[in-house]
Amino acid sequence: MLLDCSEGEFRERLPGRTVIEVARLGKFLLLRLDGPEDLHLTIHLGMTGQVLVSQPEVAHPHTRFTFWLNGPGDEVRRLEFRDMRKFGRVHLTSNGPPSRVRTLGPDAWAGAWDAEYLAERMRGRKAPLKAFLLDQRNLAGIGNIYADETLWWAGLAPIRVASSLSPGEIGRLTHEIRARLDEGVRRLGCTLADFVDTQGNPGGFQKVLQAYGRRGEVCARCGGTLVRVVVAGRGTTYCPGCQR
DNA sequence: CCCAAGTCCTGGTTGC
DNA sequence: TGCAACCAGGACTTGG
Repeated sequence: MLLDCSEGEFRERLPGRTVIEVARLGKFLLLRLDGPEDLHLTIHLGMTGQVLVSQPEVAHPHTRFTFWLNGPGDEVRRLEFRDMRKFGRVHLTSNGPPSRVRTLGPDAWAGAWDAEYLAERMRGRKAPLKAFLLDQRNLAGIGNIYADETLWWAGLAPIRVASSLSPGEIGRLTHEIRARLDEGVRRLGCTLADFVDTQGNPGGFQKVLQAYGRRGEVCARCGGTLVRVVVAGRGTTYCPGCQR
């Protein structure tokens, strides 16, 4: 289901609204609208979603939603949501963002969290470290690619039990979570197949991947061979030689 | 047939 | 035994 309320409700409530705030928490894009109901338009790109502006008006087969925006003058801009695989979501809610946003932990990249916070969240957790990183209730914004990359750089095995990390290891993890996301942002995203920014440009993070998608290749740190396993139901690539 | 960047839901297990 | 917390795995979807 693309929308969390009827199309009629969108058509009825959106026209004439002004976007008064644009924010992001984890993988969610939050647009706050004016008016008394505290309306929020919330977008999640899923796996293959794209948000594009100023595109030509030709229909694209994967366009799921089109917003028409009035600029300051007579200019009209088009905000288009495309999603090949339909895992993306568009929510329109009153009284704040949808509940799924309220359960998110602090933003992994921009949030005010530290190693102490991670240690507290890890206490007693028997889930593998990889699952801990992907759980958006702990930190919001880490997906499969950044989880594998973070663990490679931190030298930690994805199958480690979350509660087994030493303070030193948690410190390394804390640093690498921020460092990898930072590099991803600096390189404007990771384009394996679909990702583009709002102007249609691909990112460059895929050029510096050390672990993700490199099964069978040589580990740049220890010369071992990267292996693929399934952890928490997700394909996971790591180096058994130097990720402990 | 296998694999893929996302989250949600269900049902089983564990431990207090 | 009761219950909650926790965790694994499936469902969803289309394409390479």
